[in-house]
Amino acid sequence: MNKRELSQEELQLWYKWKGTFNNIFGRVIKEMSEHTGLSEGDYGVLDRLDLLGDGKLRQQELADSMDWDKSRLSHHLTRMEKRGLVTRKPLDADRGVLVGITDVGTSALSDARPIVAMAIRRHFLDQLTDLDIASITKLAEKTKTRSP
Amino acid sequence: MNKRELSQEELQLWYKWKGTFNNIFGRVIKEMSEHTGLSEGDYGVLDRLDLLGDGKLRQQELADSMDWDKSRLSHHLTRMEKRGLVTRKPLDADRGVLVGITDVGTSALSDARPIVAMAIRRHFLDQLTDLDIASITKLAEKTKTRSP
DNA sequence: ATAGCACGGTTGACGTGTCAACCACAATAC
DNA sequence: GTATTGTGGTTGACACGTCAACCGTGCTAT
Repeated sequence: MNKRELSQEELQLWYKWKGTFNNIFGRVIKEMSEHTGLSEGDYGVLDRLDLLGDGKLRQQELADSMDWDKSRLSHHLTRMEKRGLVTRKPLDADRGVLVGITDVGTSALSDARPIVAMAIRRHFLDQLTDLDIASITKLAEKTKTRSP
Repeated sequence: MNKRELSQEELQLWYKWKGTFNNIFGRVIKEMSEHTGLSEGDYGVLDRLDLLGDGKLRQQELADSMDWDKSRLSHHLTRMEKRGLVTRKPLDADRGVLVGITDVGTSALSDARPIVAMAIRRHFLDQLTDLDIASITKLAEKTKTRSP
């Protein structure tokens, strides 16, 4: 069998996997954004500010914790700042920037937490067997990003 | 246990699952786009034109087969047309549009096929055990989009 | 007839992502 | 001194996705 070609079954598996992810992930995100007006990125930012930094983090740490590059985060924070979810304050120590969560951000996050939790439970966790869980865990281990 | 909250393990599972998908999927797409200049969307369009329509399909059929809405496809075709990958021809029968693959598109597709196949094999299929395959298959069945 | 609707598509606005170029400043190299 | 490099971040351009509004045209109901 030619290694350069995929069988019908192999290709179908790839499409099924993509489709499943997009379905589940899309449902969770849609549920959150419809109920809270937050996007996935917004939630990630607010969540880390709250949990990791007790409300404030320097931009680079935030980017690292989200596995985002600095440009992506910079653009995203610009939009979030405009909506009053976060603030940016220059740190004259070393040209860094301290990102802080606002009251608006805090309250949006509180609203979002239970909704996200329930969405993940309904659309994802409730669909999984113990076998699926084992599979996901091992696959994640096997395909982790190699730290440079 | 409060159903509105997720345990650490549950949350970790969600993140692992997202991370695994993004890693594998990102690797496959990056490999294709670096070698051929095609995006995932480009490949999908060309692939379906070739396989389903022998080089031409009306826009709505194309959109349906990709599970894209008409707006998304319209925008994407505009970009692909500009690059000479496809053509659009009005069907005066019913205001439909016939999308056709060009020589440039055909040759780009031929280049991409083996690369995509090998990338899917290396980054995805080769990582799976029989157990993973069973899990993926069943989960796909369970979470399929409801048709209407 | 005409009002309403469905179909097939386009368009504009805007959020999101990526890439490469840039900027200011500090530390180090020569 | 003057390069070079590194750090921390911004910016602009452009691809991609989604949403809502719109445009012709034909079909149907009244």
